Amino acid sequence: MPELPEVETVCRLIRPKLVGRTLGASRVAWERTLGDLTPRRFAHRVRGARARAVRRRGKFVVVELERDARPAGGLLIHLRMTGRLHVDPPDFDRGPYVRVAVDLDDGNVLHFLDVRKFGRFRHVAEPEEALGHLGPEPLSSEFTPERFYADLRSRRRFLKPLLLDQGFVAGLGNIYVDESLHLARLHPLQASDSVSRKKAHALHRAIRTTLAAAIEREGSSFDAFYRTPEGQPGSYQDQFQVYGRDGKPCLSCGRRIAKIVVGQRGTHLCLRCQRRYPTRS
DNA sequence: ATCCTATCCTGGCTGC
DNA sequence: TGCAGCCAGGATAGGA
Repeated sequence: MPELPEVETVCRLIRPKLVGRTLGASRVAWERTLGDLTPRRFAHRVRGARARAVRRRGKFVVVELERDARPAGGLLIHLRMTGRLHVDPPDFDRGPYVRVAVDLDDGNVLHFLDVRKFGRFRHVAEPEEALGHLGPEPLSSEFTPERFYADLRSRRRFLKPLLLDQGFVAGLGNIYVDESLHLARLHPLQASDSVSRKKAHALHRAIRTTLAAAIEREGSSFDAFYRTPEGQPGSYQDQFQVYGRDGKPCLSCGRRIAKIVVGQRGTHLCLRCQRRYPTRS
């Protein structure tokens, strides 16, 4: 499922094909993909607007639009689990899962695909406002070890559900939370307000290291779903330490990786490397 | 404040 | 082989 590294990869690859383009007619095969707007209102807002920037915020692809050099809102695209973006040549057949298609002034077509229909392709008048609920970007300079430590201590929640909360940190999902917790040697059920400064700093470092390494490998692909806009799979799945490795030996200590459920999410961890602490026996 | 559950969806898997 | 049933999973809403 696309998380920060996958969405970052998508942004990087579609940016050169989208920036500077003027949008034309659109076709909508699944209306709920648009959120609140009807296809008619969506088409009206988008047609004739020019893409001035493509960026990522959390797990959103943000396409900033303008008309006559004045801001014209933006596209907020969320891939959820199975969404994909492609810029295709004219008349290219992307198959049965195309939910939204938007013509570009160079003849190409922006396609949004989504097998499970959870993804969203919305136009909003005020992107900043619509993204205001998101927490800090984990790879930005505002995400400091000390701020992270203070934020952890200010809540009383299990680490895993807290890290999945987009209002706490933006962009982490099930895979990279499991990987980061393992790298930091922390248990997903550790209470956030019980984490020491040292451990908080280790987790901060683990999150950044994991995300940066995954971006370098263009994200993770382990099923038929995530592909880059070029159609290529990512390769970070080859680096997984715990995700999807239940029953296999921990690459650090050899113990079998366990799979438990935390907050209704499949959760992978090494019960030897990731102890809850303070440990009582 | 935090937790839990249901909802949205479909392809793919399991088990009979 | 065919088919029913279950599962994954991000975000959000509503209830406890």
